[in-house]
Amino acid sequence: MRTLTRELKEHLGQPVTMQGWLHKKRLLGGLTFINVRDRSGLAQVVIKDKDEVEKLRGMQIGTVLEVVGTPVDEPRAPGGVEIHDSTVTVLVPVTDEPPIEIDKPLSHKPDNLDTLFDNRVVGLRNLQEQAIFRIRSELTRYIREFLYKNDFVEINTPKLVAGAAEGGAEVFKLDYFGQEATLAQSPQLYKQIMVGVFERVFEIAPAFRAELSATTRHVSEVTMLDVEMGFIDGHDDVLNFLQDMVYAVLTRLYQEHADNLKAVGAPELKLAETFPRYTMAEIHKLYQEATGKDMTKEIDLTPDEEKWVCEYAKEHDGCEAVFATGLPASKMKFYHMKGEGDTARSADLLFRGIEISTVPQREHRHENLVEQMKAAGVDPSHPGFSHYLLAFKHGLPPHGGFGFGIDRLVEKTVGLGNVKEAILFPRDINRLAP
RNA sequence: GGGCUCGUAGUGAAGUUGGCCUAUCACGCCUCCCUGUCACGGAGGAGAUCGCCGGUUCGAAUCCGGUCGGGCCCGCCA
Repeated sequence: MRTLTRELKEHLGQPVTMQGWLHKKRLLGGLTFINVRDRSGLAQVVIKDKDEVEKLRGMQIGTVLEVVGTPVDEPRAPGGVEIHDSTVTVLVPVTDEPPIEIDKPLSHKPDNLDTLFDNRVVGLRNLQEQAIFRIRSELTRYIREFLYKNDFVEINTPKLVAGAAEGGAEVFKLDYFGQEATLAQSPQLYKQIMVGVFERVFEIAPAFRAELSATTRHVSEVTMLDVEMGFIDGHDDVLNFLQDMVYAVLTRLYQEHADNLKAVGAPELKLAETFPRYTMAEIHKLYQEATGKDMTKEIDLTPDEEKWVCEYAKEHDGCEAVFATGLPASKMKFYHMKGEGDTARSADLLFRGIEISTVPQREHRHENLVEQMKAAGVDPSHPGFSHYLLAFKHGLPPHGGFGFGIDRLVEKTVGLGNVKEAILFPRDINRLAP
């Protein structure tokens, strides 16, 4: 029977069997301390017997061990418990030293990210790296739980799709049994189709972007949360829903994972229950007043404005999340619904300086949609779109939703400087392995 | 795609107005000492053709040209 490190306190005075990895050795002569790592954390093992210590000679961090010993109360030990009278068995000997440090925080300096990712397979065992991905796992769990509670159905849509897609980003092309296919850059069309089935659907899945972008916020394989909901009562319905989701998920994380957030040096959370909303025109104006730089001719927000408005909202509204509304109609996709005047019913959610979500209302009226497609130069009779239109012909209610970058959410929640650090094995223009 | 910038032991850094460099430090590794460590401590040791190729020079980690590989910003995009 295996006992986990977190269960040791329940077994004081009784011999237990532990299995895990050698995480740290400290030899003090007649007394040796080792840390054993398992899925629940670290345990300190004290070894006095010379023959037992000798078994660990030449064994590097990463060696897989079984330790039989007795947990005892020990205020001097980390966690207040340690293992005495230990017998060690090496299950998998490791004699090569790790290529990157496992027992100390790793450098996340931009210059060193290449080394970090080259040695990712081993480096992820580092406790600080683990904490990032523990947080990531919990964030996606909280999101799922929030969506299930609100009556959503989780779906899976194809990632191999026919040549024509929904436009926007560059796509990866590949050979599909002699036909040209692409990797899906978004489940956009499918999730709208599914509104006709379940009203409320979501998907957490990779999306592929072939942009030749080399920045701290772009990768070619991104994990997207896609949400779509039917029978909405206006665009604000969707904005409010996203706002409530983000608020619920982040406040829960800061409550339940203060320890992991501290381990990675995450910033304090400053969030209001109602996120401030500014139109892009207002942001251009405020930015110009504050910095003197005129961005009013820009259609979208510049990266610097995104950073600036988040700082502004944090000070002015006590909230690190802010909506930028009033996307100019010229940036509109054919499936977006027109808004007031020269705008689309679409907003961006910015958090800690970066866009993490785009929140449009969709055009649900078949005739209008066909017209907008034609205006955008998209052929409604193309097989990539005819199926999509069929769903509208057979009745889709007013609906809206959002695409939400999980990687960016994790990056900013943890306080990292590059979205790749929030991804186990990131893909970018010059990295395809590990 | 454009601009800027970086490349020194397994890891992180110093040295870069040419010569005190036979390349320095820390972590890690090896040997020895150490019974309360928890970034343990102490003594000693191994480990780098300074990304690669060529040039200038009496002399190049350092200057020049090329090349390869990174990074950051912009554009594009989410």
